[in-house]
Amino acid sequence: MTARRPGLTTRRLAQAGAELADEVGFENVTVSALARRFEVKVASLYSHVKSSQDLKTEIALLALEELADRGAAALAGRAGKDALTALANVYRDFAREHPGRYAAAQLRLSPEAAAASAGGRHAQMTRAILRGYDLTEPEQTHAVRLLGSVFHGYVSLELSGGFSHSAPDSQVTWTRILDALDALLRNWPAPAEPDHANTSTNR
Amino acid sequence: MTARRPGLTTRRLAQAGAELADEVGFENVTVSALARRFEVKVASLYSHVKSSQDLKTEIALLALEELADRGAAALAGRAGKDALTALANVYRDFAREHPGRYAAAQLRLSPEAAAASAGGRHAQMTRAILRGYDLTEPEQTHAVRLLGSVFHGYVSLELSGGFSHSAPDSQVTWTRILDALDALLRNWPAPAEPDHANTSTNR
DNA sequence: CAGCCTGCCTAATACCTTTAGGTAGATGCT
DNA sequence: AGCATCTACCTAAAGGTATTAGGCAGGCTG
Repeated sequence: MTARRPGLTTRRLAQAGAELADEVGFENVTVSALARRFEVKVASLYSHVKSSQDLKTEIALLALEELADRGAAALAGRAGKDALTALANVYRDFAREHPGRYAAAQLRLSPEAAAASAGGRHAQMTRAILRGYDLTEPEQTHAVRLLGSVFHGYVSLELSGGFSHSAPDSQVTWTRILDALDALLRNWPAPAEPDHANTSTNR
Repeated sequence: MTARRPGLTTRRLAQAGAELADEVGFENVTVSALARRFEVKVASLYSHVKSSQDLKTEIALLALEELADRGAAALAGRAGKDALTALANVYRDFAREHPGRYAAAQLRLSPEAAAASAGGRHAQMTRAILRGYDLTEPEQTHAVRLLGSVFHGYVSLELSGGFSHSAPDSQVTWTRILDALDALLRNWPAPAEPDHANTSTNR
């Protein structure tokens, strides 16, 4: 009696999990909390996800895809600094609107999961931006990694409150950083000649 | 009988917690595991830490301090690109040697804890690097934030395996990124004239 | 319309967190 | 020394999450 079947599916759980993450933080997403949200007993979820870890992975994959979709949309029809700014803002805005999802997207994935994820699309999008600049292969990859680092690093620090209560507004810094990156990409330094023994990392 | 008192203290717990974090990952640091490590009952730890959260905060503060100490040591007697490279390597090496501690250092601290943390020293060190370049105030802060973002972003992505199995070696990219940052700082773009309505963030 | 299959449930185990209330050995006071 | 106290760890208990095993009912199939 009263047998209302909520119609759970893995995807539905991941979506609800993503919402939950935005509300209470990704680290507080729990199988139990999700079950409560669906008004269902905890054990029921285990037909759809293998484990708590699996649920988190599922949420991460969803977030990565959503983020990639937004990036693709923002990049359409843009090039050069315009494209750079657009993609950068996609990451920042996404993180601010959906902190839980953003945190999920940082989850360390297993190699298999990573391969199946939208991670590749992200790299491709960043690479696409560089078409507006004049970099060739080894350097292009370095630039892709630099952009990824700045986007992720800035957004991440901003989200942890790093820049919240200090002098220049975070928005201003963001704009200036994008200016600086644009300038840097237009004026990318030439690699040093094969000089061994360089910038060392101890150990 | 056999009443060997392990001599627990908050600091000792934080240190052991930091080691544990490096071994099993910061997210798996648990009051129980720590108690096992000291061969002591779980409840005993609660005389020294208020809660599991408190323990994590304690570990984070320790990690931040350790990292700041290393930074200060590396920066001594260096300037310009030399200083930039040295500090950058401190972060990267620390993260690679002590992933758990590094993760701990990213813990979102309460405003009070943050104020009491070594966070300020980190900002000061980055600012010190900029003495070797020619930037004045509003721009200097932007640059500090950019450097922070790159250091954290790169190290973080590298640690999550982002660059592990792709073409150019991560070390090479790191070197090139430091070259690029040095070039950028020596050639920092002038701010645009007061032109309202700029690089917008939706919403 | 009988049977099967799917989808959610009950039950049980195990671990982690946190609080309350001891207890024994070390410390200190006279 | 003798006694009180205090400290540092312990026992006990309650509550939450994760995970697995097995059950049952209602809708789909033939």
